[in-house]
Amino acid sequence: MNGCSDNTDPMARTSGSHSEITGPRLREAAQRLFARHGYAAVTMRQIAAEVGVQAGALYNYIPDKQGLLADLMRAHLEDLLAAWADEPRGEGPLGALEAFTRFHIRFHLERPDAVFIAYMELRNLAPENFAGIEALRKRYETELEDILRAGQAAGVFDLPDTKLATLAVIAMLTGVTTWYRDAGRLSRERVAGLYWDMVRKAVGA
Amino acid sequence: MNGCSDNTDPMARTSGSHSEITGPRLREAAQRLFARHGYAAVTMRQIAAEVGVQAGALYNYIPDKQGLLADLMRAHLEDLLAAWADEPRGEGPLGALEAFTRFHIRFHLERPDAVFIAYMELRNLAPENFAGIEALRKRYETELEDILRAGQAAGVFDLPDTKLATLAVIAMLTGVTTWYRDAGRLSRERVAGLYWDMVRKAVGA
DNA sequence: GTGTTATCTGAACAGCCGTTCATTTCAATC
DNA sequence: GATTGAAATGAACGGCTGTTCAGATAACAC
Repeated sequence: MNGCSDNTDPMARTSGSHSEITGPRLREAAQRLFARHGYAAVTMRQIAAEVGVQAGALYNYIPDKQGLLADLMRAHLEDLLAAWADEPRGEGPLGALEAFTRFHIRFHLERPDAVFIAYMELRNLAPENFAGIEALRKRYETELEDILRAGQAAGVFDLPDTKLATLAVIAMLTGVTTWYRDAGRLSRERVAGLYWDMVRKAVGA
Repeated sequence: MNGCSDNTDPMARTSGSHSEITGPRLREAAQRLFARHGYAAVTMRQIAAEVGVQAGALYNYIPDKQGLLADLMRAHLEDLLAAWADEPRGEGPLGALEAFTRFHIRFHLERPDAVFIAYMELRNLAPENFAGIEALRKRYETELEDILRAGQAAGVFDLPDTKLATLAVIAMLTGVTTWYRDAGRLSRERVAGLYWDMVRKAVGA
């Protein structure tokens, strides 16, 4: 993760003082600032100030600003896919859809900054980075589409257009990150329940 | 550099009474570029090049870059509210909801750039501009909320949480702009119909 | 102690940023 | 033809941009 070449000597990593802490802190600061102000509006010096180093030091951990953005987005989407792969499914398409709904809301509410970046900064990715990131996003989308298609085939759902339903449901669920606040009147569990109620009805189950 | 081959010619290539055309062209170019690359990533010189003038000339029409963004967003939201005010409603809450759904999709698909900006660049608004823009956005949101509340009161809808349903429906509908392409397999009418089908079911009607 | 090595500083680089303004251009009016 | 004035130019402004790099610093091994 630290961008160094092959780590041939496991003991060599203990030489510096802050190397193990600066890398993660850089990523955290960048994620927070990118989400808050947008990739293009954030300067390397702002990130460095947040980390507590000079701007030049950041380049011990990242190739460049663009690479930093791509890394953040890729890491987020890989986390997402891995977490969903580990998530227990319910029974049948209906159970799977409920699992997906509750998982999606929980996962996204836990990382609002990463979600924001992944959805808003696609246009700031260089073409060579965009392709890979977009493929990951598509893979996640397909997870839901497969559930809906299976439910449609099993006669559990009523969907005139499975593909459109996939996009509609994901947009609805992801929208939660734009308004949900921890201090609000609804708990995350309650929100997930309310969304599941709407999703279930929307797919005709 | 004006791009002309003859750089010894001191005379400007274009000039004269273009004032009535340059203003709108500036706004169109800015809208397209802001939507494509993001407000912070677009330079005044890029906009000027698109319009066909030098950067300095833009300031005959706008106070500054920030004012340009605020103007674009305010104009779009006022258009949105005015268009919805003129839109014929169907009968009762169900008819109103269908009218809103179809209107929202049609209106948003007709101006993808303006929509993109209005909902992605809120964070780039200076505080004094943000308040007014956010109020307009809220007013539109309330239009849907009122419909849902009326339908809930009339027993036509089944909504455990009207406020959340409002946000969920708007997110779902607005999401159409992220994937719809005119060259795709579905017409706008068909898409609106499919979304209406899901919305109707989601609200329990 | 010496030497090694990862880490960070601080200055520099070339270039772009939004914005201003004196000047130039030219259609419209007298 | 002369005058006017809106509209555009082109250069300039101070400041900020991402990135590089020689040199300082400090923790480790010996």
